[in-house]
This record gives sequence, structure tokens and C-alpha cells, in this order.
Amino acid sequence: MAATTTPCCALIAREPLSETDAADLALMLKAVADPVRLRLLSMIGSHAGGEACVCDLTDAFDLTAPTISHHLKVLRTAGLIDGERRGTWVYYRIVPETVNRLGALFTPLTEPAPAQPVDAELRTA
Amino acid sequence: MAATTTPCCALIAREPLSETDAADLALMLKAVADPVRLRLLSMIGSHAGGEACVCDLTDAFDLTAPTISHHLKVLRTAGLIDGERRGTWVYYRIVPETVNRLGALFTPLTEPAPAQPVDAELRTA
DNA sequence: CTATGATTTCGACAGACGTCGAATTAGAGG
DNA sequence: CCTCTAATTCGACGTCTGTCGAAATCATAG
Repeated sequence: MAATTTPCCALIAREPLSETDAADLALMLKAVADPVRLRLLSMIGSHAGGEACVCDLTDAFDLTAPTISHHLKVLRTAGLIDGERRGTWVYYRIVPETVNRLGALFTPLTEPAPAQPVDAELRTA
Repeated sequence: MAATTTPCCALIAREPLSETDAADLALMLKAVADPVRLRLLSMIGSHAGGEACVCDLTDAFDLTAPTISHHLKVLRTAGLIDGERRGTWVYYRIVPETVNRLGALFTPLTEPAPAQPVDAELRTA
């Protein structure tokens, strides 16, 4: 019982990221690397019921509705949030699996190393 | 024994990010939201001895030395890596505290809520 | 001191990105 | 059917960003 534990660093520091994994992850990170989108994500996630109406979000910024809509689309395309129309309003909620994937990249691991290669962890929820 | 535990979501979904925190974090995330910089970070972190020479990194890409140097500067400015010159070569290593801060943002918390407000966690290592 | 190799700085350029106003789509309610 | 409001799409504009080649800096070796 020696070979399966690797008490080291964050996932990103385990082994060099493949070119395609890096490109993939960069897309997700780009989506989140903007002050407005960070706040949107945070507002949606911390809103009562776990979801927020676009109207609530728009009011919280000094930006036009098209701009907010654009940012929401970026987050949605990256799989970080999910939107649903109910009547006149559209409600967005966080997709925890995708958000967690980002966290796993940079969070130090103290657990035993997985049986599968790193790729598996990156791609799976 | 009721008020101090909040078994909820990631830090980012705890409460709405302040405007300044969001701007601050976006800077760090922008630094990492690029395929080349992600791979650089990964290569540095996973390299033997926890550090890598610029020459090693440059060889791994189809990019010119100035471009790699530019990306390293972005990572260094964001506080994600730290460089040191030893003789002819310059060696870079990861700054784990900064990297961990990113992870904490998106990683779900199952621990008791902190005594300090969320701001404290975002700013501290 | 000069030469050589490693790394960074500088200036330029093409492409990506955030923002807006105008126009469009989609329901709700007369 | 018409109107009103919510939200998205579209087109345009200025700015930021990734890349390069040329030049500068730094340290070791002759």
C-alpha cells in the first residue's frame, strides 16, 4: 500500500495540463474572469431559492439590459449557469458541477490520488 | 449551536461579491484564463523540485521567448508565481497561497461558517 | 573587454471583448 | 388584436490582449 497516495498540491500542479485540457479550461475561466460576471454568478448563487430573475440582476448594475444579457449568455454558454423562462421572467441558477470543477483545479488535495488519470477528473463533474 | 454552521455551496455563492472584491478577483482570474498561462502554471507546479526554468517552458511551446516572458509576467503580477534568477537562468515557482485563494472561491464548503465576514477569507491567504 | 546565450522590454499590429442603442422576440393583459 | 413590459439579438465602436521582431539587459566564459 504505497503507490496510490500523492499528498500534493492542487490538481493543476499534479502533472502538466494537455493542450486540449488547457484550452477547455481556459474557456470556462474566461467566462468567470470578469468583474460583472463574477458578481452575477455570486448574486445568482446567493439569492434566495438559489435562483435570480434577470430583472433583479439588471437593477444591480449601472449597465444596460443588453449588456447584462450578454454576460449571462457567456456564463450560460460556459455551463456555469442555467436559465429558465417562467411567464414573463427568466430565472437563472448556478450549475454546481461546473463551478466545482473550477474549484478542484486550484484546491490542494490531501486525499489519495485517483485511480484514473487526471484527465478523468477534469472532464467529469 | 445553531447559528455558526452554514452547510452551503461555494464561497462565491455565500453572499453577493462586493464590487471591489469582484474587480480584485477578476484580475487574478484573468491571469489564469488563458490556455498558455494555464499550461505554464501547470508545468511550473508539476515540475521536479517545484520550480521550472524559463528555458524549459519556452521549449514546450510554439511561441517566441518574448511571448512566454509576457505570459510569465502576467502570472507574476497576479501573484500566482514567483521568479528568481540564479546565474544565467531564471526559475519560477508557484505561490500556493494565491492559487488556493482561487480554489476556495469555487469549492463547496461543508465546514462551519467563519467567524469573520466573507471578505476576510477572500483577502487572506 | 568582448562574445555568447538567456531573459526581458519595447513598439506595432490583428483579433477578441465589453458596452451601447436600436430592433426583435415573447408573454401577459386589456 | 393591440399594447406594455421583460429579455434577447444585432451592429457598431473603442479598448484591451496575444503575438511577433528588434533591441536592451544581465551574467557567464573566453
